[in-house]
Amino acid sequence: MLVLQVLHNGPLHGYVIAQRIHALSNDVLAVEEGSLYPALQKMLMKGWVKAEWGISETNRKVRFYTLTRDGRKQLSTEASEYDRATTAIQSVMRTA
Amino acid sequence: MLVLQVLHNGPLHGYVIAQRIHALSNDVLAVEEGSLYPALQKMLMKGWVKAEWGISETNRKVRFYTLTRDGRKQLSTEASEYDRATTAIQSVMRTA
DNA sequence: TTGACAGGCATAAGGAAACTAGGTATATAT
DNA sequence: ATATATACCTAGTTTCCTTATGCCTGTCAA
Repeated sequence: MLVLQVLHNGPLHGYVIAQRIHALSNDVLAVEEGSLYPALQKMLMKGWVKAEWGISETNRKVRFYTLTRDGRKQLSTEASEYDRATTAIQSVMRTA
Repeated sequence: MLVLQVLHNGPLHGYVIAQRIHALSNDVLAVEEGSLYPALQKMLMKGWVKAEWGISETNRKVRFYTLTRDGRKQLSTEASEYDRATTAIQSVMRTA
């Protein structure tokens, strides 16, 4: 969900995706490379993102990932499920 | 965290723990028995709960679990970590 | 000019934890 | 008598993350 979310504003390559999530979470969340790249492969296969090789700001060969229409849909689904789950957990934590 | 939380008000047996979480979450969360009982075993070994055999309201032999001091500490730790994580995720979802 | 370092992609091996699916047993109500 | 709900437990599988590793390249300082 977080990866899809940070791609919402436009294409990014893997390295920057991880940096972005780390920064936006105030350094609380860290997406390891061993999690990120397999996850991106999976999203590619599912058709949630598409990938293109290009050159980064730092002049290196990088793979840019772009959200597809299906990816946007998936993001919205996952965000709803996440809200539903955290709301439910909140209920238990407050009430019990 | 949820199991520890529902034990906060007093001892319960496994079956009721699952029912309680289900009900308090408005039927959103379901703790399967295949998750619950192994989890309770682990918490026993860690010393977060203690267990005693007894008779339920429904007149059956059941195992009542009670939060220990360590369990209360663990609950508070896990609740803090959970808050920290969800706050961080919230930041990414709002900002990105 | 060469070596260190950061940036960048990727996979393999291991572990943690959930789910599915099964097994056992008993009180109660029909 | 039997169906149903209650109640505990474990084995096997899957899923996902983490750790560890490998490889490559651009930049900058010694």
